[in-house]
Amino acid sequence: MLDASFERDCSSSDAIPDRCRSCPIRRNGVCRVLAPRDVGTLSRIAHHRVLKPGQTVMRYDEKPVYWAAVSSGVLKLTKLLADGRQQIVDLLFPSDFVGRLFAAQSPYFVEAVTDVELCCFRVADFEAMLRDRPMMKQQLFEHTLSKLDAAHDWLMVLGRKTAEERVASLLYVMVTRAPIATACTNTRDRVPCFEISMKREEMATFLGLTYETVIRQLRSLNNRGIIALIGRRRFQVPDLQALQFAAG
Amino acid sequence: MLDASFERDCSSSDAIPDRCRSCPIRRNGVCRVLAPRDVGTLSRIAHHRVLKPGQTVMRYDEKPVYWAAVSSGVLKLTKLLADGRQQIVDLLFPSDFVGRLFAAQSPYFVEAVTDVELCCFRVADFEAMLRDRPMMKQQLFEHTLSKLDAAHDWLMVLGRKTAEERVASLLYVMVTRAPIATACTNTRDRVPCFEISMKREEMATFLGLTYETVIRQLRSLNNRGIIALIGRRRFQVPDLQALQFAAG
DNA sequence: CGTTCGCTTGAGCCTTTTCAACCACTGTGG
DNA sequence: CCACAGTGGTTGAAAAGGCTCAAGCGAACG
Repeated sequence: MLDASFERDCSSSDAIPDRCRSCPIRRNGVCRVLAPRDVGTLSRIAHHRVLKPGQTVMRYDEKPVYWAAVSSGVLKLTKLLADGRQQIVDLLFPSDFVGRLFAAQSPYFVEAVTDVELCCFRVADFEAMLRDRPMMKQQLFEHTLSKLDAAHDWLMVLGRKTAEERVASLLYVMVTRAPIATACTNTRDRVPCFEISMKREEMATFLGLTYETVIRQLRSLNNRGIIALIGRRRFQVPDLQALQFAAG
Repeated sequence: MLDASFERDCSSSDAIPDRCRSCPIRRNGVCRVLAPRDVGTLSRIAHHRVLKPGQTVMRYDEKPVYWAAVSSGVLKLTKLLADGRQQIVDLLFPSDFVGRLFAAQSPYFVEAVTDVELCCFRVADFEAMLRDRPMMKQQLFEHTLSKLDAAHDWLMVLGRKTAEERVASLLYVMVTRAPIATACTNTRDRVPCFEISMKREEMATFLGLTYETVIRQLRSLNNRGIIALIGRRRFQVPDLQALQFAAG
């Protein structure tokens, strides 16, 4: 879990460590507002961690010991009802955070959807660090407010949109907001091609639908020409406006 | 909008102003973490404002000029789709906040559901005040994190629960979390009686249902003995456990 | 080479929505 | 004082959207 070579990178306290300089979220993470020497300090208490799809990062009701920034990949936050029904309440993309700060226990399960890289800190260390760096705290605060806005948007999706609109909404998020939806090099007619990082069942769990319905609506969007499915895990979007319109 | 007598109360900078001392959210609002002299400072830039049910506080896309703490009453945050469908994404109760800090525009409509009292500040003044008071910012940050948790909980309600469970969930929130659901003095068999502060249509807009469905599910809960409806805007809960169970 | 997992499709059912009518209460103006 | 309109609430019948269940397919993997 703790990466020794990472520690070595950070011997000088004033330079930005190599590992951080080449980090995928160097320009977007909370750490972007830090002075170089603070980046060094932060990196010295960081642990690098890699996850496989399906791997659990945090269990429900578990006391969060680690807090982490997502460097690459996608994670899901899942809630469970007593009878087994479940709902994905959020997806975490690079520069999002894992772990509920200032709380006694995690209000959801956190699991990797794809291969994931995390930049982890002990909660105690991180909270201590936050205390003296108002810029960083401000950054985190604003990020949390954006997350709240996104949750509110998703309430509209689950409360009012039809099955087809929900599926279109998710695809739209993948195409626009999410860096996982990596544009493939391989294009057909020069239209970019996007990766569906989750399985049908996970899409359904996020959309408040069954996976059969997700499949049918994907087909419908495909037949209507809004998207072009390529195999099972890829799609093209000939007209982004049309997709946005289909999303309601 | 600006209340002159409020200003007068705060002449001494070290004592807590009378108005603040008798404020309904003195013990719960963000201001509770402030030193007495800071409460004075804050109250000097505060405006007291009263709203009638249905009155709009903030429009969609409007630049938030005021930020406010809810002293009493209930407000709703509503989102709108192009074709007119709407969804209430949050309810604000006393000690909650109106207004999206650090954003160029409001991501929703804010309207009063009941009679409301607000403690308002110009956003610029308030953000300036926050800058020098880390305790207060921390307080706000934690409050925002709780709001995010609550939004995630509600995603589960809208994504996975049946109509009856949704209605039960709302009633449960009213009974437990919300101070608006004021226990009436007038009891029958010593069982406390709660006020439904919203109309059927607003309940539906919050629950992702139609108002006819809300009516039918209220009746069903009543017939099953989970709640006892009294008139149109009141209900009793003989067994809170049973209500919680009915909420899924 | 068989098994498993993820995905797909179809048929029938059920919950919730839609549409339409109606009731109860309140406030207004003649 | 009554007629009337407006608002919020209620009920029933029919329609529809999404769910459940069941079967089958194909790729990956031991």
